[in-house]
Amino acid sequence: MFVEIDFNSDEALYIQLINQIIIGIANSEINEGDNLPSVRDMAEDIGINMHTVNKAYGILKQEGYLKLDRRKGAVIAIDTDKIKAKEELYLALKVLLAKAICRNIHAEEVHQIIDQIFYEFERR
Amino acid sequence: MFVEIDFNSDEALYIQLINQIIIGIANSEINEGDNLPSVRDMAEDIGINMHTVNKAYGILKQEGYLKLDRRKGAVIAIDTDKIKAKEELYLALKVLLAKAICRNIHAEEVHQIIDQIFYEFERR
DNA sequence: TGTTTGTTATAGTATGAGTATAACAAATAT
DNA sequence: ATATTTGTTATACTCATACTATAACAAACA
Repeated sequence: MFVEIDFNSDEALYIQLINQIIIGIANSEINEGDNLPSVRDMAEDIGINMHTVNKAYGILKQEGYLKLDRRKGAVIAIDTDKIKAKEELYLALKVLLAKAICRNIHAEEVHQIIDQIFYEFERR
Repeated sequence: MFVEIDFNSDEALYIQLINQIIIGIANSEINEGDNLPSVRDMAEDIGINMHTVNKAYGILKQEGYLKLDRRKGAVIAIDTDKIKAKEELYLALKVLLAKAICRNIHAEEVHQIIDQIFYEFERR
């Protein structure tokens, strides 16, 4: 499994897990229809509690990244509500770019970083 | 004062305050050398506790947006460490763009949102 | 039948957020 | 000089959340 938890991070364990799974999907390390390890296996693998994994899976389900099946386990199933996703992206970017502007980072520099990240995600 | 706190938000009060001040700087509503209200006045204005404001000011100081003076109060003083700022921006964008990629949002669409936000910040 | 699955319930500890009072030293205005 | 305002620190309390731990349940499967 590609997930690694940083226990020294100030970010909550379930948030780390959520983010790494989302990054894994964007990386195509896991794809639509693939299933993740069961909550118990994942918990065992990465060394955290079953309920913490269950919480992460539950949120990923609610936000439209997973479908949970009693027997098949957690299956990647992306809900493509592009409009809602773009609204969320806009709000998150607003704070992020405000910080960038304070540090005198220009739009061209941000575009460059964006392209770099897209390149990294697609090169896999 | 341009700060408004949403008590129904799940975001911490001091985080909301920090973000709004940073957005205010990016908006040029407050500029280098201007001083913010004292921790007591700000707390009174927006209806939260003095210590919560003090915490926000302390973090803004630590992250290089403010200098705190015993008498002048909180003065905007931007630390322009562009390299560190760009590294932080990269890490934050990585998770954000991973979510966007999952929702089939393309690089061009992100560029468009970036330009829109820059436009909104500079139009003030 | 026995095992694995998600799911729920309960309970405990630990940490952080937020508030409340209070006090201090330094700077300022009167 | 005196009183006020400033950031700063200390203490203490409530509350919510994160995380862990055991346990049990029904559904699905081999």
